[in-house]
Amino acid sequence: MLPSMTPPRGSGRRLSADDWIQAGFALLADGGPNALRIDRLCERLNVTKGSFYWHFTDMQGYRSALVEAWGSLHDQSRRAFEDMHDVDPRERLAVLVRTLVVPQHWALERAMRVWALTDEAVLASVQRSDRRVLRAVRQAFVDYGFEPEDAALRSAVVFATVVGLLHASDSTGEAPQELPERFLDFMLRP
Amino acid sequence: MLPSMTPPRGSGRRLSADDWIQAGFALLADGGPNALRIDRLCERLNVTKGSFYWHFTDMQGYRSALVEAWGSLHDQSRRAFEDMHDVDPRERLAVLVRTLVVPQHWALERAMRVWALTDEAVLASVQRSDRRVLRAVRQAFVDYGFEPEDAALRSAVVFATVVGLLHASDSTGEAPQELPERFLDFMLRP
DNA sequence: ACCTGAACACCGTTCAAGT
DNA sequence: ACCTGAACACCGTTCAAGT
Repeated sequence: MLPSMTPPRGSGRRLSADDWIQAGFALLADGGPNALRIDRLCERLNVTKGSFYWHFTDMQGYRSALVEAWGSLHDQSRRAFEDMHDVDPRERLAVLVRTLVVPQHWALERAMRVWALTDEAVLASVQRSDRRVLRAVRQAFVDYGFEPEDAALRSAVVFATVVGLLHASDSTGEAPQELPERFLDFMLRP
Repeated sequence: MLPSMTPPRGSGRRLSADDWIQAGFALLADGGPNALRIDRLCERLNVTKGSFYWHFTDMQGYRSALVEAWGSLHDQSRRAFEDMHDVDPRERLAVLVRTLVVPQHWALERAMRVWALTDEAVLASVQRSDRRVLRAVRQAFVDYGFEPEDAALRSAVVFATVVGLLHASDSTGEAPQELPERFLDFMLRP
């Protein structure tokens, strides 16, 4: 047998720093900030602790890397939305809401907000992301034809609703399929 | 030799729950909330961990007991001040300020305020104490002859100054002896 | 009633040694 | 370059056994 040409295989591959980051997101998502332990990361990645300390100097360094990676992720989706000014505003809003409401991300978002309660850097990152999303939502309302003040109000409601959903929903989260659309119809009423 | 009649001796005596509480205050004072560890308590009291678990069910229970004890301490001094309405208001203020400014208590007060940042129960206790002190200070100003609004302003300034001192001072704290008196003179100007 | 002593689980960190 | 394996320090918790 020849050595496989596909490098990124779950077992048997060497790890990159990003693999540790992704594992961290997973742990955060289903255990909250307190689940962020080196042991559990190693378990998930099938390596020993020594590996962790080759990629990161210590736990604090790893946490910083995680927070920065999360920030970059959100910057990415912000750019995606900013590249949509040509798209129909209603469709743009639908994409925004659908993105925010994906259950897959819920748990991580919630964990970051809990973490923000005790970590300044996390708080700053979350707030930065929130401001950007809010701005994009407001712009969509403006482009839809609402007056600036009206747009500000409606975007605030949409944003607060989504964040509220984040915390209210039990994690089992069978999200009603058509609810986003009905919600948007309501928010776009003249 | 006959067995000594004085029971409360530092070495060789059995411990009460209050001994653990006092040791906790000491640790808090010179190490902050993170210094509150069972090991260090045992070191201080010359016992092993098993002893701790005889007096308290677990760390959380101990913390609750500590917070409650701290609250009682402050309730005590509040009562002391409330029993002073017959005393000259200026003297009353002097006592208040002198009590709050005793370097011996500074470190503990600071630790409690840091702890309050991450513990609801601690926060509640600190705020409860603050309200009571503030009320006593205001009453003294009123009794001194100031109008209610003026008294409210002056008491707020006095209180804020003291709390500010708590955090600003380096812990070495060679507190200027006569400063409280001069401060009071200033605050009692018509 | 109060405490010792030993053990365990958990977690972060280090480091010589392997490939 | 990347990882193992073993060790260490720290900390909370349990419990049989002692006085």
